[in-house]
Amino acid sequence: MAETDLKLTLHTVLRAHLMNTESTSISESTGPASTETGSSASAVSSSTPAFSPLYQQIKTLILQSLQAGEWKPSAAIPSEMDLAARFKVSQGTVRKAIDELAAENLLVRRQGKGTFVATHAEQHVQYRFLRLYPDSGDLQSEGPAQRQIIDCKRVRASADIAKALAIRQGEAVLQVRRVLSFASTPTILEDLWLPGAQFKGLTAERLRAYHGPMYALFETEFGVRMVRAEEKIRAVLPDEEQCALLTIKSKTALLSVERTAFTYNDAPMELRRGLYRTDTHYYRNALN
Amino acid sequence: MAETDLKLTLHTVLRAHLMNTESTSISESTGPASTETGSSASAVSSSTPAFSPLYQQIKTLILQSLQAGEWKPSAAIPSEMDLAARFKVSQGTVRKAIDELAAENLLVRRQGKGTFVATHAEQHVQYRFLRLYPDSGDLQSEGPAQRQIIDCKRVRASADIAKALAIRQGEAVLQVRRVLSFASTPTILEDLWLPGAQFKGLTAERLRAYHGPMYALFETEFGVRMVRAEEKIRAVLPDEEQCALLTIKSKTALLSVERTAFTYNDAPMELRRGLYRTDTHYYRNALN
DNA sequence: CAGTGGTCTAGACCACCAA
DNA sequence: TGGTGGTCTAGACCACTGC
Repeated sequence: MAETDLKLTLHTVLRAHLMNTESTSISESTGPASTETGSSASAVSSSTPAFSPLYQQIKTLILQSLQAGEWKPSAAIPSEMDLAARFKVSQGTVRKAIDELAAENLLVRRQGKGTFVATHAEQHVQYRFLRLYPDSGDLQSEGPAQRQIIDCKRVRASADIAKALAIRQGEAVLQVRRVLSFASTPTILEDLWLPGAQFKGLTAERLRAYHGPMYALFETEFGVRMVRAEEKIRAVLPDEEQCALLTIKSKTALLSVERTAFTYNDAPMELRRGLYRTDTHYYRNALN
Repeated sequence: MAETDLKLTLHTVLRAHLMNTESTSISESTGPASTETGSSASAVSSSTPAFSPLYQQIKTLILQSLQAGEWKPSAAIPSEMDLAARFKVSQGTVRKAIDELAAENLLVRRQGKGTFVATHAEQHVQYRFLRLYPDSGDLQSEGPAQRQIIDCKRVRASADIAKALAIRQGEAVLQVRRVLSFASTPTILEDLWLPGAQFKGLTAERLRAYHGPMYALFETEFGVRMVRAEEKIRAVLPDEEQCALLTIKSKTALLSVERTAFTYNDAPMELRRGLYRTDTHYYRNALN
């Protein structure tokens, strides 16, 4: 009898992901979900093109809750046991889903305390996406970076900016220019573009007033969380204006770093073009 | 009775990793390892400084077998069940150990076939450590890279080379210079240094004769497997000799990529200094 | 002390592959 | 058909945190 129950449960669960249904099939359903309808289980059992494991579906559901803002950055999400009960799966399955989200830096596990929504603020590694390190000494020996906002204006998206941000050409974007200095030496000159729709009301004053990483400001003030980024790196020679802003002579080669940052669902939300001095610093990359 | 057995087994196992003993404690031991000695289990149970989970110990054991060459590159390692029996742990514990090794690209899992030792050869991604991509089109549209060995000689390690390779200054190293061309355009100029002890008998002729990634040659001919690498990237202006080898004019800024590649145990085994053209290609990096 | 994540086990069943 | 890795479950116990 107990064995029959077990098999029935397994069958029900497996059917849920064999059919690859949307969230309704496993989320928030009340009761142990018995046979329901005499659907074509036999037809499904042979050759299912898109097979999605249960834990992947759980991962998607958690992702949706994150995106919907159900749990705010730096807040704790429900415990594994709670989520298991909510999704009607075992703790181990929730665990595997959270494992992957933690590996992608979307969640942070803290033993004995809980699982928390990752954030760009209060992260002991201040600049999560910055790969520039000083030639000598630690990162901290230079002290905190000095930020200087040069400009922040509303412009129309050019063709390449629009393409990178997945918007239409001519749509409003915010363009920011700033200089980052380490140990009082101007080291990074950055131009960045943000889609106007999501960043209404962003001004140079607000940028100057905020003390902390810009991505943290995006989270707290605009509810936009950058999840991952891609960079294209080149070596270039600066023009005169760029030289002046970085107080260098024109013969110095600079690193050109073009970064596209993405929120959930791989939606691009920022294009950033940086020029890095690499005579006193270097760009570090780990290959695995 | 059965319950008592279970607890005894758990206790024995847990003691093994609480005491953090070397491999003898869990590997290859015959029989279910009963109480043995009345060791200070109670003293251990409170405040253990270095606690290492069982699966981490299994991981270390597998790593040692890999390093010792028990399983050759591209060969299959024993199945999870076999390893579980060998190490006297459950399949799930072996599984977690292999999961981490696969995440580090040391092993490759293939469902239905087995788990295999990763290799730089026959990997569908040819250049595992190369992050340079053409501006337009795919990576394959340019066809295979043309390799031109300029030089291969035996020299004494300078101070910086010795430091990077963790050897003494003045020890013998092999110095190789080569040019990589894509679509018949010289794109990468590389100088690389290898510790002489591990690469006896490497000559320009052998390098020219081998068709495939250099790291694959290191594996098959010298038994040296590069496991990970670190790169320091800068923008530089080339000197005249470098310009000539890359057939560019001297005003072109180039990407300087200094790579240190490591074998097992984080032992550095190669220092490579590359100059990349970035007017037709770009260096891609993913930030997570 | 209770609650959280972390480890370990045992067993069942599935998807994939090769012979 | 048998063997491999992949998924899922249930339950036990451990380590860590904070009240």
